[in-house]
Amino acid sequence: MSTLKQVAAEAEVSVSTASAALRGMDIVRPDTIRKVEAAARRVGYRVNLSARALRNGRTGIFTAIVPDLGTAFYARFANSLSNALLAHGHRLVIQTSQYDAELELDLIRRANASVCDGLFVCPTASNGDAVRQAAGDQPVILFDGEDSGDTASLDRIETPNQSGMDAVIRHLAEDCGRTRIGIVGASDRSTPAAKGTRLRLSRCDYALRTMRSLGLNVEHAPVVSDWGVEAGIATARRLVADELAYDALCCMNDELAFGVLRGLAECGIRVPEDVAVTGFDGIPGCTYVTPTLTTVAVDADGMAQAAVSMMERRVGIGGAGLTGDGTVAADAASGNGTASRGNSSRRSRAGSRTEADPRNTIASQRLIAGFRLIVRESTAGRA
Amino acid sequence: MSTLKQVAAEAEVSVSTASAALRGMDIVRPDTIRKVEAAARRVGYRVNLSARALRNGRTGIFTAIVPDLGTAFYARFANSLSNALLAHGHRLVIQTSQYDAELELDLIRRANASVCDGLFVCPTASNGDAVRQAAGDQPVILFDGEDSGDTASLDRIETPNQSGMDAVIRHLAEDCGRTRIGIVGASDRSTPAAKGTRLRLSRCDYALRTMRSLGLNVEHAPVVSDWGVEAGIATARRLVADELAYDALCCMNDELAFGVLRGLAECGIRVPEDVAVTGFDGIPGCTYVTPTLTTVAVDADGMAQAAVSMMERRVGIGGAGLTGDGTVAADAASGNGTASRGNSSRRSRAGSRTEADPRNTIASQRLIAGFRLIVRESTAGRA
DNA sequence: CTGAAAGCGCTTACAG
DNA sequence: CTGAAAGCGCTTACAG
Repeated sequence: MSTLKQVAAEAEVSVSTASAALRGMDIVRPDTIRKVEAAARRVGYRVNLSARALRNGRTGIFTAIVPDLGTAFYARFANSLSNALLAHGHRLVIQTSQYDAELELDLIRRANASVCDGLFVCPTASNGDAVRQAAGDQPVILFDGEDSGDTASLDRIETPNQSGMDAVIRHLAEDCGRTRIGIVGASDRSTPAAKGTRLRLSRCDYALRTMRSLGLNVEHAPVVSDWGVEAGIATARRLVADELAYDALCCMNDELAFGVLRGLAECGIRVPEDVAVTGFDGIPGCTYVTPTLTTVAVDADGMAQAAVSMMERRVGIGGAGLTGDGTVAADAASGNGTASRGNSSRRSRAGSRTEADPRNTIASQRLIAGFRLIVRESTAGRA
Repeated sequence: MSTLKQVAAEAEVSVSTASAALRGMDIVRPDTIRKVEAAARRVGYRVNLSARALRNGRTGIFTAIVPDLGTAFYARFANSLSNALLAHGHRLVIQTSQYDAELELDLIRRANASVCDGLFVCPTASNGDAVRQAAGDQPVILFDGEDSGDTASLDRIETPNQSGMDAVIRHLAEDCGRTRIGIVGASDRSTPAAKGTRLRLSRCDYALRTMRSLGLNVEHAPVVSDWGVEAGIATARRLVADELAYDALCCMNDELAFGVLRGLAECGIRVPEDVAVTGFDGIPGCTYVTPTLTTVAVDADGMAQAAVSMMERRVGIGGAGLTGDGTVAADAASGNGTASRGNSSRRSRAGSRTEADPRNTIASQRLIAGFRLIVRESTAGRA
């Protein structure tokens, strides 16, 4: 790899000029910029990000921590986030916590010490405070994080649990005329660290709330061990053995619903004739299970883009310092001017975090993602 | 974040000693090590990887380029790779090429200039040469890459296409007594850059080879547009419209098979009574589609672990230089001693890649992953 | 066994 | 508008 020094020599300018020119700073004369760019191309120059990071305190690399990539929702979300960041000239390191709260906090702590400008965290069992503390001075965007006291400087994005559940329940009650709706996804408190515990409670609560507001009978929701396919299968079998007191089963996520569909099919129960089934998330499988699954399709791309905006606001980048590696980076440079100015004035030197850091003084934002209720065979029957 | 200098001051030793102590080098007296470690803990020290990378030329960060994380096989593989690297004290940046050959090469080139010690690439349409060239001096492990001329210093890992297809075809023919087997997954050459083109050709060829060896009639395989669910649905409909000349449909991957199952169900064709269906990969959906899918379950974890071994061999790390950030790193230190020695002697200074770099002189390796044929309802019927 | 010094490649005040 | 110099935090010969 060639260095900036070589580019400068090739272009017959100083290293400082070469540096400024490649980053397109407007104090450099246009023809000097062209000269330097040509030289960079000739010697095949690529900026060394380690050096830049050491100087800058910035790397353009962010870290996402998701419980698992084997779960379709998280895989798709990580995909969206990765692409959204890439479009802004940044990169994403994806790591998995395997639903282990300790591992999760450890990953966050390590990211903090590592080459990373900020964190995107889908917490499994840790609350906002614990995440905030582990993250140290790194900005964090939290997804579906449990609410807690001191959350200044913790931005949040949530899946539309309340409005989504409301839409599904209304669909089952009003469009499909179901009256005995079972909520599949509750868990007793004895398995607090199991997959999806947090979400589980929240989504179930919202579903029950809408049912009550519609005057529906709220029976005990079937308890499940986790939100996976196996748990869904087991639940369906158990319900059938109990003479299936429901005419609709509203599942807290798609995988659980897949399992329920499987389990019901094995018992010879017809969907949706005997019982309607719904999911939540909108993962690809919904279109090819039999019957196809009515679900709340969460706008993962929108979530990802919002997350990137929040992060850029907090990191305070217009992109200027992070691009300029010879390739065009129009996108990244189009950030807001204020943030960009704030950037350079904020700290004169890497590591000097003595002055108040706006990362922690900006008010925190909160956003709820959009969704679409997609009606398919599992509630509407075959076309 | 505190620096090594502060640790040294706290421990009342020099910076060099602190550095050596934290990496557990055996030239440091044991009690000095303890003293430094205690100091590091007190000031909450974490090594700055940018600085280390600048000095070392190593970051402990690797990059994986997969076509897509929305595809279950790649998501699972990325997951496995990420975990396998983590267990060795490294980290993985996952990026997606979206089946775009240009983007793919661009990502590889960028990774080369960035904070990255090596690349894991699942190529979409680029051949080994193009990947090798884009990667520059970075080590690359290629997955299911097309064979090409100059592949020195390109290690490869392949899914067990030949033995896997052989096992499926034999299962259909010998265990299930099927004689009219259709291979779903061929494509005409007119869509060369479409999803999975490369694999498609190879797997189909192997399937047909086994069929011929068994004396089966090899008819024209149904051409599909890609390897997705939609293509599978369309194929099934087309075949049924053509009076379904097959008693088995051997699909080149699971998603295609899911689509075929869907399409057949919509047409009222029974699986496996009228026609047996098989997939390839072993993604989670196989267990919950109806009927459950017989498939070749590729050992993704094994692939990932082998990939990490190959990479470590090529990068020449025993882990010593990359760990020692205060946390215990037993795993990482247990690499092979030879590589570890080669490491320090290889280059005295970062960036001085003048001497012959073993990265490019080590003979390339090739490995074929393991698999298990898992028989389910789609060929065996319900239990 | 320990310490002082050089230098990885870059960016940014600071002088011209 | 351009250049010389300092320094980000670390590791590694090299002297003691």
